[in-house]
Amino acid sequence: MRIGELAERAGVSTRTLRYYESRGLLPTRRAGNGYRVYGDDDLRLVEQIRTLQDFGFGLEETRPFVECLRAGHPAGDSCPASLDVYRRKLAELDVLIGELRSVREQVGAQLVRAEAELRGGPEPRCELGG
Amino acid sequence: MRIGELAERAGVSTRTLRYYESRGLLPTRRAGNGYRVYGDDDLRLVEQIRTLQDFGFGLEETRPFVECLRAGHPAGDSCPASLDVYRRKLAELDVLIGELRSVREQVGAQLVRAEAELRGGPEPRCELGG
DNA sequence: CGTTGCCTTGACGTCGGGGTCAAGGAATAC
DNA sequence: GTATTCCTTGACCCCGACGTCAAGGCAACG
Repeated sequence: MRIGELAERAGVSTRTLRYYESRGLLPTRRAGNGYRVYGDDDLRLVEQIRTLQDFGFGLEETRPFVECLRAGHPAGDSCPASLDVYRRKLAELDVLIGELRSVREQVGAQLVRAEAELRGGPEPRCELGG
Repeated sequence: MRIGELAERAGVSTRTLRYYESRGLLPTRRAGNGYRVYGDDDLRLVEQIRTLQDFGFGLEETRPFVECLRAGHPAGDSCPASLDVYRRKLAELDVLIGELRSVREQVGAQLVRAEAELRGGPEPRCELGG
């Protein structure tokens, strides 16, 4: 199959495939006329990359998975290096989620406070004995 | 005060201050020699911007806060437009945190599965009747 | 007078993941 | 022959928030 068909089957643009190739993620054979030629294993490579990208992995982080597949393993995460990436990503996600929750709380508190000040005037006052 | 002092007091670079000015966030008077001259109110502006930036707000999102301060209000969030930004940000954060938690779960599940396959072989087997 | 240090504007670089031409070659249909 | 479609490489464009020069002006010190 040529680049256009692979692109359509994988749901990406041809530009994206050439970009992956330029990053050393997608190996490419050439036909006699210079056209890129791909097989079904290349489709699996691209699908693996897209799956990880959808999870928010950077392209470089997909490299161990790609190399694992290219080494003949049944899945991209059949190799220890891929599992390490999973673990690092989990740790990153935990940190990030924690930070975002903290920010959410702080922004929420600011909103409540600012709303109260807009409605009730700047000075905090006690309802008791009003 | 000149740009160097404001930068140091606000904990940002002079480049950053000029950038804020170029975005119309930081108004600037000039001394006779062309130097930028700032007052303490400008320091408060920059601090407001930095606080929001630390929360992950984009520069454009800080504009209502900045304009609120410049209009003479006691705080950047003393104006309804600022509260709207708070509310939009909260909604964005909720969506983002939800997505990240979903990704975290999926990646975690992949890790568990892949670890099991690495240790126990590819075929899922039953311990009973071993 | 020179040096140092802060200031000015302008312009290009960075990072990631590609999008979007442009100019031309190749295969196929008619 | 020519129209169409796919393919090739190369090159510039995008976002955001600045970093990093480059070339030169201004102030103060000695």
